[in-house]
Amino acid sequence: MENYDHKNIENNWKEKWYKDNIYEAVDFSPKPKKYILAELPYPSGRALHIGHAMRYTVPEVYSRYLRMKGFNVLFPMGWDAFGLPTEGYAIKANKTPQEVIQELGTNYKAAMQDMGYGIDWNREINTSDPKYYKWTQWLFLKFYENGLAEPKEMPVWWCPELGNLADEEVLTAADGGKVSERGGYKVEKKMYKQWVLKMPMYAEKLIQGLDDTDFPDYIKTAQKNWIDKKVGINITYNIENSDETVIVFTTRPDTNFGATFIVLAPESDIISKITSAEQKAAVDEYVEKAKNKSDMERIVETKVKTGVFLGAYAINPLTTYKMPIYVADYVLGSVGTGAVVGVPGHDMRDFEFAQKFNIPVIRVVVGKDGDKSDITTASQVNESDGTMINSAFLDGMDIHDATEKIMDYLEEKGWGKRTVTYKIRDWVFARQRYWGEPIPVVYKENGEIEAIVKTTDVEGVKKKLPLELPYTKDFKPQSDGSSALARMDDWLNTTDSEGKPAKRETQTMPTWAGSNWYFIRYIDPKNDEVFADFEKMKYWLPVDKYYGDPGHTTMHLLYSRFWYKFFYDLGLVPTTEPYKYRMTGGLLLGPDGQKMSKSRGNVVEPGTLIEQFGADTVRMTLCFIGPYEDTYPWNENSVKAVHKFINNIYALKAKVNGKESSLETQKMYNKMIKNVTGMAENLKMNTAVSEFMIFVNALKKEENINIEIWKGFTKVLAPFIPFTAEELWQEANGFTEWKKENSVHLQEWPTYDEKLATENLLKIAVQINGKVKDEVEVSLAESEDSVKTKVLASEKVKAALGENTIKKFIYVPGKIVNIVA
RNA sequence: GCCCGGGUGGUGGAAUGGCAGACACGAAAGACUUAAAAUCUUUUGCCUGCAAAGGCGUGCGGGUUCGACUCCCGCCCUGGGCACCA
Repeated sequence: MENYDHKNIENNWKEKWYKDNIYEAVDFSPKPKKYILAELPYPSGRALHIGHAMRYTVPEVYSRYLRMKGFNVLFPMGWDAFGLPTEGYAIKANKTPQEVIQELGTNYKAAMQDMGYGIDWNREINTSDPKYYKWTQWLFLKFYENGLAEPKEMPVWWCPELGNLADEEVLTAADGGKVSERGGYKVEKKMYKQWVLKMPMYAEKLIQGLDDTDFPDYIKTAQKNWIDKKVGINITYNIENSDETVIVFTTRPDTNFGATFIVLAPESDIISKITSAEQKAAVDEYVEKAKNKSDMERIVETKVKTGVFLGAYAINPLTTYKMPIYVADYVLGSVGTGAVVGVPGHDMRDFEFAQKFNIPVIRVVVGKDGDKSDITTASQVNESDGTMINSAFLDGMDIHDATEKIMDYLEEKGWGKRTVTYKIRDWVFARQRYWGEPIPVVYKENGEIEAIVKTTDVEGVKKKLPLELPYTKDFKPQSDGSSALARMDDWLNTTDSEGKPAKRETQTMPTWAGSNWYFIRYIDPKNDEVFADFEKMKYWLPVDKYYGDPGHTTMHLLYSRFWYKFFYDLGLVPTTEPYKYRMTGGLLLGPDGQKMSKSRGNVVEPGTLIEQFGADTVRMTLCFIGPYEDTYPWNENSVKAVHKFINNIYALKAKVNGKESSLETQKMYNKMIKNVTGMAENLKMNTAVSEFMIFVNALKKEENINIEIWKGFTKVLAPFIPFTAEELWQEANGFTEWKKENSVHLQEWPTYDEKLATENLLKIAVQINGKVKDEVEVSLAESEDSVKTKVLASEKVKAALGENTIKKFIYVPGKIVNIVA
């Protein structure tokens, strides 16, 4: 008998499928559409690795299932080619990013075709292609024209040898200092004028819009937490012997009668203005030290509170209390107003700080425990509920009522103003790097910024966009922090709209730029007139299911939603939200249980596995190994097991004939179709494969297999093992010549007979007081009385019951009997 | 520190209020073989027991329920994210 020859089978069908583009997504097809999106990869390694394959295979199987269910499916792919990962790879490979992308794009595409992915390659995109980034630049100019993009001083790591560096390229040395990852040079934080996008202006819309999606709750929560909306009040305090004031934001003004100090973030401008002469040296030293710490390090280190007294006092207008002012790095400049008012009785961090610096603690809230004594230990610090005391006109009120009342009072007196703050900040949208979309603006002689073209000027856009990235082999950044573009004089020097000399912007956009809107371009990837045709967008959008990295739950997802919502407000896109549903995939670890990485040497490449076992084996292994969302190690043994399993399927074809299958087999078949359908619908590909295994184990015991059952089986196998399924399907139908419409992948998903799929007679457990004592066979339609009679007739039940009387008889139809004795 | 996940046999996992461990892997024993590989058969949560049988068991401690891996409260451990990697 023939052996399963994966190489022949796969090469044969792969060629035919892609030549005839059987996975074409048809614009305006009368079939219902499904847009299934998996995040596009950013090429940064020699080849696709098995982790990528995991991310794509399961959604791809799902997209194939939907196609067979009669949907017009868009499952596109492309390359997120700009940005640091590719530039970094180019530096290491000693090539230009252009060469690298050419090479990797080809490799990745070949790898995906080897995997048999059902992709309409006519829609392939590459974010570094001028025809693509023309529109990224055009969209950027929309932000600029509407005042949502502007240059702003923002902190960045700077290295005198390497120029500006990303957080990721900076390490902490043994002495606690900061050094560059490459070369180990000293680096420091400095302010640099960079383009930002004003995302906080969309904070409210980004929160509200979540209601229009079916995102799982954990993703909605993550997005809300990232935006972090807080309702509170800005209180202005006068400073003793000074004209300066300090403004603090607080959500708990109710406790303000207990305020005993103020803490400023080290970044705060007023520090230098109000620090006393005696304290100046100590304060300067502290501020300097805090400068090179990241926000995160500052937060993590707050277990031990540090800080320095400024030698100045603010007056609490409610109590006339003289509150000493400190600088401490646990207060972050980027949060609220960069200053907090310390209420040590009712905030744990404030309490710790007060203990350390011997600041008095005043109790202003009595909690449920009724404790009214002085607060001397951390366990007495009440942060969340209770009744006011020691707070004049607030006394006796619940804290929540008191919060409203005191805010009214502070506003009336002119000491405060109700405010809503968001933690979400301006998004730094520039890199001092070569490999990105050039920002299409120029600096005029007088320093003014001018967009190179108005987005509404159709002819101008055709002429001026894309602003192409000039080619150079010398693409490393400059030591002054600017990108390689700053030394390319021919490109740098240009003219403004009046023909006067001007200089181009030398910063480029971050990788996010292209990936913020790529899902729109797949809809109309070759359009030179607009970024995508509106009618086509109306047909395809929103994306029905978006699968990707859990690390993108906040930033990428939020960023692209922000862009999209802005476009919606401009009337450029047809729906309020880009993605109807989002699901994240887990991480596939190396065989050693560690994250796959080149340095650990545990990277598994699908290429070698495909060579040895075939793509179908790799695909089905990735489906079978575990649930899509979870993280687990790669297991070489699973590949062998699945390969054996596919061999077993293939061998079954020898038993196929026209004879009727046994009733038992018919039942198993219908059950299998029913279960697999439900599982594919819910992306439970691992249990779907189990169903196949159960079915095959049963078929192995049969003498013959009815041809219609066999055809149905090859159809449900098709999304999982497309090559083998095609081979078996073509043979079962006796097709000798390839015809696109005969492909198994364009057939209808099989239906099942509910009667055969449901077992009529069931064995159900009989419990006494929750412990299983016996089993009885019942039919689904049977009445409770009849079941009860059967159960009570059982010898085992009688024995177990003994002398006890039955207090309660519970029968859950088709499930279980429980007797309470 | 804050936020979001996750903890079930030797391993990956199944079961979303109804017989915990489906389906696999691994392991052990056996068959075939000169032998090995491959293949096939059987066993396999833990403990006591020759067996029959019994007891225990889903990170830990409580609770709700006739019934809890599943729901609620409080812990412990662990993975990820925290804004210039994307």
